[in-house]
Amino acid sequence: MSIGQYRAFVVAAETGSFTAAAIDLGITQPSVSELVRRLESEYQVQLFVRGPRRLTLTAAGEELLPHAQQIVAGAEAAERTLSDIQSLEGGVATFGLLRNGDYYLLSSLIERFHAEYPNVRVRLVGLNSVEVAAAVSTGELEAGLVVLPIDDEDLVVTPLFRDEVFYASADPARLQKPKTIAEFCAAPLVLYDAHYGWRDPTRRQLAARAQLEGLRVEARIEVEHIEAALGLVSRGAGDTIVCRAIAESSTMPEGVGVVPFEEPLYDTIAMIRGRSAGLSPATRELMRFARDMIPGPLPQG
Amino acid sequence: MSIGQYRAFVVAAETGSFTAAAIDLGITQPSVSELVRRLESEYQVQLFVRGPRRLTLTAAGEELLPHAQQIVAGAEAAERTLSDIQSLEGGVATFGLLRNGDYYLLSSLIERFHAEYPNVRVRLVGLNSVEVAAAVSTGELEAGLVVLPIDDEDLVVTPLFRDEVFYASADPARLQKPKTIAEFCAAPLVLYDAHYGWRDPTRRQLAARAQLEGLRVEARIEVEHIEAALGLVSRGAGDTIVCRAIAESSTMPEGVGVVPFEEPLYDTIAMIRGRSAGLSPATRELMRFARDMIPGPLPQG
DNA sequence: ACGTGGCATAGGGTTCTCCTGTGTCAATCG
DNA sequence: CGATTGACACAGGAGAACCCTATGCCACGT
Repeated sequence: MSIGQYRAFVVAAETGSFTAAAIDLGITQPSVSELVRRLESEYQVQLFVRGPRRLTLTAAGEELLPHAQQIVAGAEAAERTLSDIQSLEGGVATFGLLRNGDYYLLSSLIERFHAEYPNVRVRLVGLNSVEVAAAVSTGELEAGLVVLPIDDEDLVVTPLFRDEVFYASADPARLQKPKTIAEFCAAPLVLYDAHYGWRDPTRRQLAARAQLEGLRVEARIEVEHIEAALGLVSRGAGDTIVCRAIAESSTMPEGVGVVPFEEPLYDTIAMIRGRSAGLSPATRELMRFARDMIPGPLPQG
Repeated sequence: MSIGQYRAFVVAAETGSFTAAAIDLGITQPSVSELVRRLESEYQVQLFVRGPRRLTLTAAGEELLPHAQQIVAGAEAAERTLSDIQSLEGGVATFGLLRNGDYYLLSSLIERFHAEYPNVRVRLVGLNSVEVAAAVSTGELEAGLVVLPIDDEDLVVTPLFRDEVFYASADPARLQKPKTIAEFCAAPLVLYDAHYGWRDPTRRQLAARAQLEGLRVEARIEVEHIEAALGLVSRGAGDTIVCRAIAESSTMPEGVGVVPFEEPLYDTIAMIRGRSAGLSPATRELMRFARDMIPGPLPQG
């Protein structure tokens, strides 16, 4: 019941000769002979009739052939998949991506990578930074891009650049001058990433600042998606925070303006990977691309 | 690259634990551990993350899983097929059948066999006796029913019963009294089984008789199917030969009558099987059914 | 602090795989 | 008609794979 046995059987059936099959498989004729014989004796079934001049499948062999072919095809596909992962000639590079990754340069990164290695598919798993970090930490993902800070000890963290975070409102009166943390805590807030709550890195920075002054940040409304939050803000339901990349994108509704914090607040985007696990070539290469695309060392955004 | 490795991988991925997989597979945990490790080292790819408390698939493992499942499914199907052939609990009994087998008791034979062994499918390959004999001789088929005589030395031949062969015509004037071979040779004949020609057993008997008297049998028209021949006969294109089973069946056109030969001619139906090859239980059982259904030893009808 | 669950490692026995070399048999060719 | 060729079986031996038992390690829960 080994794959070699089924492969020998299939090739022998297709070529009509043990000798030809042996050449095809790169082994010797006695080996093919024995593989098939073992398959036959294992189940007490004759699969071939050994004519003196040619080989014929029995009815039992005819029944077995399609299943054997399925096994062999599966084995070839599996083998190809495993080799491709090592070869940059196929397969998939899987990469975790912070949820707002779309707003940065990532689409062009993928474009360039795909131009360089057209046979490698790219799978970007877009989650919150918290979840990306957890997935990389457990090994489900090899690497990813996240917003700092993150807690995990077992990750290699490479900061890439930072993006300033602004206070956003539809009321111009509240955008007159840079926001203090006290003003922020008093504001009617519409926050997003409800599922992750205060584990979200940007929120954690704000919570830490508030704590230093004995304050607490509390959201009036929490929604899941930033687009929903901005919609509410534009209709005057409250204020929120956005990073520059989003503020300058087309997602930003008309009539919503931004103002910086008094003490400037930054999202730091970093690449993370597991500390111990080896990286596949495709992932390694994708990480190199990501590093190379960053304009400089931690520019201000 | 063995099936055991893929099976261990699949079960471990599904159960989330090497230990559980080992119990599932009926082997020990170190064995599972080694099988997976070998699979990983074979291709230098990590498939699982061994968490202290839990096993997690890597991205590479996720890619491999469907292919591995295909291999395992194919192996299970193959194994079941091979066991079924030995067990009378499934699988297929393949049987060669003379072309006119339908006109005998065969349909009821199949019915009874199927009632006894509902899980065994029956595949009747209906060919001319010549071809059935050749297929059984080479081993492509395990057994079959044919009309004698056949040449092959390597066959075990068990005569079952015989069926008289008549001369058939649409012209009552030619059916007055039993036909002599000389009259037969002179008649305008419409014969069937064109493809096999004079290798057909019934034809061979007639040719042998003619040869004894220095005559030759020649067909005016040859067609492939007996139904076509009878159609021509009913329209007066010539005469032909039919066995009793056909003469009494609904296939026989109105207006076509039969008369025996002066020296009675019989088709002897026999069961044949290969001399050396072992028979599968299903085929052996089907042969027993066939023997049991014969009323007596070589009855005349 | 101790027991438990789960994976890794070590060492050994049995079987499988693959090789080389040789025998047999039938079909083909000079 | 004898020699050659082609294809499969058989024998014996080296190496690897598979599976086992026994044991160690580590994190978790009581």
